[in-house]
Amino acid sequence: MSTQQNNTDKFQAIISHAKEYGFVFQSSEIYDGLSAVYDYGPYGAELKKNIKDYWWKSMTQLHENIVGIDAAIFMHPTTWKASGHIDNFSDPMIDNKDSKKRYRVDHLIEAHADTLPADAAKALLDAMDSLLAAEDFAGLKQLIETNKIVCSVSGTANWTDVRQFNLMFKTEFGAVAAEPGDDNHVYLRPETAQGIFVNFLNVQKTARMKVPFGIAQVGKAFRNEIVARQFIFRMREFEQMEMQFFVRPGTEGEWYQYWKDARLKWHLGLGIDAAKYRYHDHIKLAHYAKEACDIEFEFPIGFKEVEGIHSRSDFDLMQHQTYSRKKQQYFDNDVDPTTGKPYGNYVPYVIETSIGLDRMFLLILSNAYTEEDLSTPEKQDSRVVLKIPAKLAPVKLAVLPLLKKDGLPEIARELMNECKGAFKCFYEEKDAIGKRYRRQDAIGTPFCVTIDHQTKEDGTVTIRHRDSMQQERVPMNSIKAMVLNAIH
RNA sequence: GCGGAAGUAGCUCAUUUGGUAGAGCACAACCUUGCCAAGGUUGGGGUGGCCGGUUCGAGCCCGGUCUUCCGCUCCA
Repeated sequence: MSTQQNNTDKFQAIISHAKEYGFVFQSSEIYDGLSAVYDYGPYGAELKKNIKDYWWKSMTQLHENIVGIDAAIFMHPTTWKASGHIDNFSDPMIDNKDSKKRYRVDHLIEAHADTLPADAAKALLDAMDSLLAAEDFAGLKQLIETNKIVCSVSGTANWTDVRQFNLMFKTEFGAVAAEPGDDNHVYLRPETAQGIFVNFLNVQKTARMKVPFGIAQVGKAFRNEIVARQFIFRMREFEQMEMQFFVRPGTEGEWYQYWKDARLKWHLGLGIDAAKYRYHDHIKLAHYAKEACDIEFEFPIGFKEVEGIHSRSDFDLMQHQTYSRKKQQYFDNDVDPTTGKPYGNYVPYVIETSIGLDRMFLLILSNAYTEEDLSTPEKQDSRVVLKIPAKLAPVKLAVLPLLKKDGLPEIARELMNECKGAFKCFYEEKDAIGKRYRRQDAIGTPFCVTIDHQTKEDGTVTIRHRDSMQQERVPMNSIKAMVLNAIH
């Protein structure tokens, strides 16, 4: 219990730190905020962008057979019919007022039907289906009441009204208000994947891709979560980094395994402790999935999903082929050794890797946040330092003249001008040097350079390392190369 | 959505039973300062989450509302 309390405290401390140092603010804070929506501040925006670039580069630059796209957030409404989002994620819900338990209406009625004789059950389910199709919520509530369906916890039939739960945000398309009855609404996409699937042939043909190949995308997605909480872990507006990898049917098993391994390696490549990661294989699979697992990370609030790897079969492309009536086939010229002929036409299978950018941001922040006790017998001392991997740090180098006189600021400015085109730098000349170091620790700057009088004599400076707090004396003209080497 | 707790300066908090708000840190300017927070002087900053009620008078009492946190519920 006490460790759980400590972890909760640590999570609170991270949230406070994120706000105080310009990483994450609550959205619309001056209007009391908007629930489960957050804004990224100056350092947060840098960190987020660095994570995004690191992922993008690992996908589209280090893999010759992966290309990127940037699809619109608005998509044709039929997209979501094909993907299953409209049918699977707009469920009427009802609450029992006594037990406070919430049910999906269809689940509640189906469970009751299981207890009935076959013909009575069929009559009930038929009635339910027609009411669901008509979106007749009052009728559904009446159906529950006339059948005396009770809550399994409280045993009562004290129900709230039936309410619609919509996963997707709906908005109007076109500047002119709709005529009554017009069906001109569009959705804000609840996942970025469909933008990749509907462009499958565009990309394959124009970039001349051969199976197996992947399409990567980073972008915003929107979901009405039932409860949205835990800081930026679960937000209504969030950003995904997704890659859909198209493979020949029959090879999906080995590619699933390949990406499962490859994605964990990507995480570990940031130097994060492997013990904080684990796989979670799904037993119960989504409607489109053949195999699925999560990569989970041990946040202060426990192990939570950061990334999913899913074997999606040919579900999505087949659905789009059906709904659009346009073939989503690929002609494979490779020779099948068992027949001696090309593999020919097929709809590819898909392996998806999908990581939450905001969750990755929280992962980096959680892993980096460190409170250190630096007390000596003479003096109590402590510091808060963000041990962010150097390549992701918002600011790479702080340039600090020891004194703001004697020409030291001028020399520091020379170093700034040399470096600021290559990576993000920060210049500061006020306050004591120790205080400046600690401020840089708090935002995770890996290197601080101090210019002193000796610099004027021999051109050397001290470079101070964030994690060890060690300093070394090096030529000023070697700084840029040192930092570039560390963040490469 | 339900239950519990909380909301006073940028941050952490005080203001004994209702009498028109205070500290430390932070911030800004100047001085001082030779390498790991807390040197000096001066200064800016709050219609006490918001709305309403009781009262001669409300940060404090009452009601509502918003937001956050914890638990439950839900979840690709």
